[in-house]
Amino acid sequence: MKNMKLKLARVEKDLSQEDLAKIVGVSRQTIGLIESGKYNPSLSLCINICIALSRTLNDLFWDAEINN
Amino acid sequence: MKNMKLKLARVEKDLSQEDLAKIVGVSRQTIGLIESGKYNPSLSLCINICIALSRTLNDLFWDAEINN
DNA sequence: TCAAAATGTAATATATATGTTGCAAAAAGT
DNA sequence: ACTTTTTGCAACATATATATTACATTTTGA
Repeated sequence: MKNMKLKLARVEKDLSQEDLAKIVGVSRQTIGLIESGKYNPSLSLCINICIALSRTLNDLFWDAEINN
Repeated sequence: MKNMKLKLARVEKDLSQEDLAKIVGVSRQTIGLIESGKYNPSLSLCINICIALSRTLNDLFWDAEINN
């Protein structure tokens, strides 16, 4: 399933996928695939994305409705 | 760095590494390596561990002091 | 409209998470 | 002390996250 929270947080910061990719040190494709829900990213990448977007893991990668 | 929060949450539930591994569907070694900080687990595995231990991603895998 | 930027997608290559097996060491229970 | 359970660790195999390159499509701005 797509990660809309990530996409929204990125757009709120006015960053393109490529901008965010450079900040966190991965390729643009990796960001795109995470947003479209086709990748299962590593924890450290999730954390780096959260820091770049000033969010927490729960904000971007935890779905309370699904998980509880 | 070791993940003490994970280890404590597991012990609080009275689960061995092997117990938790079976619940989340990975090997015992994988759980041990995550607890000892030698692995960078996938997001989906982190989520499965959280569900098994009744915690959230922030509870077990987010360090506010380091990340903020 | 047109051009530029942003995003989607695909093929191939590489790094690393994870599995499997086995054995040693440590911890816990009796 | 002894046994059992738990944990650590190592070597090798496999699956998959991620990189790279390239091109197509969509979106945005002038």
